[in-house]
Amino acid sequence: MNNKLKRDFYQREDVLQISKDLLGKYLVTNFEGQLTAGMIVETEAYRAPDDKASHAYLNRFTDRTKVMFEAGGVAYIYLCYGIHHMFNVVTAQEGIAHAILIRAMEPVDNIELMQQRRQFDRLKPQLTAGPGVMSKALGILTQYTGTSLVAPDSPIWIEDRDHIIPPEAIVASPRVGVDYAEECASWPWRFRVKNSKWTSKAK
DNA sequence: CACGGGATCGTCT
DNA sequence: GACGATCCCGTGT
Repeated sequence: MNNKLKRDFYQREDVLQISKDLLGKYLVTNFEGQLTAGMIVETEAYRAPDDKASHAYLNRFTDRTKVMFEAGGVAYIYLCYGIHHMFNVVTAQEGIAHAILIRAMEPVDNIELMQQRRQFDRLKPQLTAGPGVMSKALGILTQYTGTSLVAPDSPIWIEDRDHIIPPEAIVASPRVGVDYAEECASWPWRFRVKNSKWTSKAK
C-alpha cells in the first residue's frame, strides 16, 4: 500500500508498456494539505521523434516542450483550447521525449472535494472521464509543468496499491483528437480498462 | 443518440 | 493571426 512509483518505473524505454502499466495505478495530488486520488483507467502514449501526434515530433524543442526531454518521472502539463489543463507523465531517459497522457481515472480518495472542484452535486462518471476534467477534479494546473513525480515533497505522484489489471482486461484503440497526425492517427496507442464506466467516451 | 458550435488563451507561424 | 492530445450545451430525431 501507498507505494510511490520510483524513477526506474518511468525511465524505461518502452512508452507503450509503461502506458499499460499505469492502468490500475493511483494518481494522487496533495495541494495545501488537501489530498485527492483516483485509479487510472485510460492512458495514451506519445512517442517523439517519429510520432506526428506528439508535440515533440521530430524532437521539436520549445519552451513548452522542453520538459518532455527531461528524464522520466516529471509532469508535462499544457493548456488545450484555452481551458483544459492536460496532465502527462514524462518517461524514458533524458533527451528522449516520450510522454503519456492520463485520460481518465476512477475517483477514489476525497471524492467530495473533486466534486466541488467540478461543481458537481453528485457523483457521475463524467467527473473524471476525459483529460481536461480529470485535471480539474485533481486541482492540476499548467503551472505545475515540470514538477517531479518522484521527489519526497512533490504535490503530485503515482502509487501502486496492489490493484492488478490483467493484460486481457486492457483494450487498445486509436488515440483521440489526432486526425491531423496522418498515418500515426491510426496507431492503437490509447489504452483502457475493459468495462470500466470511468473511461472517456469511445470516438 | 448524433451533430454542431462556442468557450478561451498560450503557443508557434 | 490561426488553431488545438477538449468539453458542454443546444437542437433535432
